[in-house]
Amino acid sequence: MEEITLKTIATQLGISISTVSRALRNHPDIKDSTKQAVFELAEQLEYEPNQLAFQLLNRRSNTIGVVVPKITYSLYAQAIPGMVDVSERYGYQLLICQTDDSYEKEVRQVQSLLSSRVSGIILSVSASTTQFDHLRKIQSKNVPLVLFNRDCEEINCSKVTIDNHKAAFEAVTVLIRQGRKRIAYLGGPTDLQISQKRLEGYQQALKEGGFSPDDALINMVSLEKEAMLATLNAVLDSPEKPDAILAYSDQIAQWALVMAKRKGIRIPEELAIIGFYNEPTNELLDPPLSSVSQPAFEMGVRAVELIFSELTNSRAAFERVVLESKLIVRGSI
Amino acid sequence: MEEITLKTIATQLGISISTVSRALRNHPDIKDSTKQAVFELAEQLEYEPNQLAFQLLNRRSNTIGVVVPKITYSLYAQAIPGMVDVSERYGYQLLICQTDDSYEKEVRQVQSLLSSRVSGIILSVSASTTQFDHLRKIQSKNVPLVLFNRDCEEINCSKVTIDNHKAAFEAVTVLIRQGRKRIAYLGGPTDLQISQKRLEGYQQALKEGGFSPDDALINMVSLEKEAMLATLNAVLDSPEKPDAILAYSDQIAQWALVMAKRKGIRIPEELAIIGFYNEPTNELLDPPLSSVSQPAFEMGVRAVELIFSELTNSRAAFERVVLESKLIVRGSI
DNA sequence: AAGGTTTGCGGCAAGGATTGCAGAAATATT
DNA sequence: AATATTTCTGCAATCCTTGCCGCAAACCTT
Repeated sequence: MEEITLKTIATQLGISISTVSRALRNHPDIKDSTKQAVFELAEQLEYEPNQLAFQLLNRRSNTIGVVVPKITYSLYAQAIPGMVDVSERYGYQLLICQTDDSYEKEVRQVQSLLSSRVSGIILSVSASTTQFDHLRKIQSKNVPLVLFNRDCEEINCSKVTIDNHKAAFEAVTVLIRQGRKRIAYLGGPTDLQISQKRLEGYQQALKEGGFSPDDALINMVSLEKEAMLATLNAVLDSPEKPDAILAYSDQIAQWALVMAKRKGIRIPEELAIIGFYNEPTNELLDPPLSSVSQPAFEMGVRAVELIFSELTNSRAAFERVVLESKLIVRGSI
Repeated sequence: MEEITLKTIATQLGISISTVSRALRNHPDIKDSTKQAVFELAEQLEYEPNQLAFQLLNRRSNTIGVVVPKITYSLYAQAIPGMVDVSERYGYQLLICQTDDSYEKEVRQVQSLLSSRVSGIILSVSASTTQFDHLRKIQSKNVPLVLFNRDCEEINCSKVTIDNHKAAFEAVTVLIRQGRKRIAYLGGPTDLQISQKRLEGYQQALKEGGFSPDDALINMVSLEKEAMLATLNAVLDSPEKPDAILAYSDQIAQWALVMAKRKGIRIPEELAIIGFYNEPTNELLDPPLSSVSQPAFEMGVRAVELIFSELTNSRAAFERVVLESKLIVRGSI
């Protein structure tokens, strides 16, 4: 049992490889009767063109590399299908890598994708990435790079994000209008620039609302469950506990809601909670969790489209796509 | 700006391509000073070996194709990270495709993966797949195939599943012991063999419990939200509504729980609910949803391992890995 | 000093598909 | 019949890397 190639067909039909190749691609130079014979034998032998050879010849792989912290995070779990949809329409495939929020893994993954000669790379930086040479390397090799969701200002490239500052600002503004007095921010990993952006939006809203800054209301929360629960416990048990929470993610917000309930805190009367990412499961909570919704699927779609626009027009200017986020108001506020 | 290859380095150093290749792979035949020079220039030029050429030479791509209905389904969202973990350890990458539960897409994806000369294929059949020639084609090309979760009995290959019959049997047995009298099964798409297996387990448990068959208690539910809600409505509004539900998936069970609550049905007093797949969000519900837990991450791990065992020992017998499922009892029963 | 061994490197082929160019065969033209 | 034109097909190069064979120079042995 060996590989079926053009050669196999050519030998069996007593014609040359090039004739077989042209016959299969329906080249006008080839006689109909020859084409017929080639088609039939190819069908019968279950010939599949060797993409590797083709890709080597074309110097590209018709593949887009996707690097995300964890594909289980709902934003990525939703965005990737969007990417799959579009790229499939263009005849491209996705090579998906996970960094587990580790900088070293991210570097390795990028290297491996470059080695595989992917046509483009879509990336969401890991929470521990503070150096960006690996991203510059992508660009120096003229491989289109699109950053999405987790932006990084040091790199100049096309991006797909929401306006995190504005989103947090608006969410907090709603809480202020409700008359909330002690509004807390539960931020994600410190190195994540988007968590910082949200923090700034939060702070600006408080400032414009006439609040004086209070660092006790700002907590950075680990994304690991145990550490997260510990922080939440501390916040919810503190003597001066907040009457509203804006969380970096629904992951955090959901647990905040559940734990608050277990502690007998009434929601939303005593505590309002808003998260980010609008996970579909938010509606299943009691009360349902309010959240800043990101168009995750569309972000995936747009990211791939940006790759293709760079691919087709290599001199295209970098594009910053800022999609609309939206506060979804549910029972938790 | 052109591709940096061995040739680039060779020309610049005035040595041959093969010498450069061997220097980079640290071959003992090459002088240290030469290696030094090659390493430095490679570093400086940011040389990345061309995987495509290597793969063509080796006639395989160090890539495993994964075909799932939707990566957003939590089982897959959890299993894929398991696959990523193991395959990465072996230096393999994943090519992930989605079928959206369409047979045609499944066939196309398989074809494309074969064309890309993937080293193996891990697949969960789509809900509308009733023909299996595309799977046989994989095997006839000696590409390791592993079916996981959604099995299909027509194909003889390595598999990773749980014992769906037993899992359903045990879940229903628990409901019977609780004294439930009208236990319903909300099944998935009819063509899904694992849904049928669960149905059989359900039926056997009822039979052994002395119940007479009642088709009114068996409903096949679409996986699309609208259609699903309609069916759930009908079931919950019916005059002889069930006092217990075993659902094909948590997706269905979660909505059953939420809708029952909205209708004022008390859970678990008036209605017990058990789902499948133990989605992490089950614990956030009120009451938390009981579910048959599948070791999704491990299923992914095992599936990849099976691929590798076939890859290393091509005469290895097909292995059926049946992992332990477990009923997670929570407030919903 | 002559022969043998080691060291270091280059050349060639292979892996599969595409393609421009050239050439052969068949047909048409004068 | 000789030339021109069309129609079809094959050769060889290319993409990049690796493995095998071989060759030259330098070293060591007797």
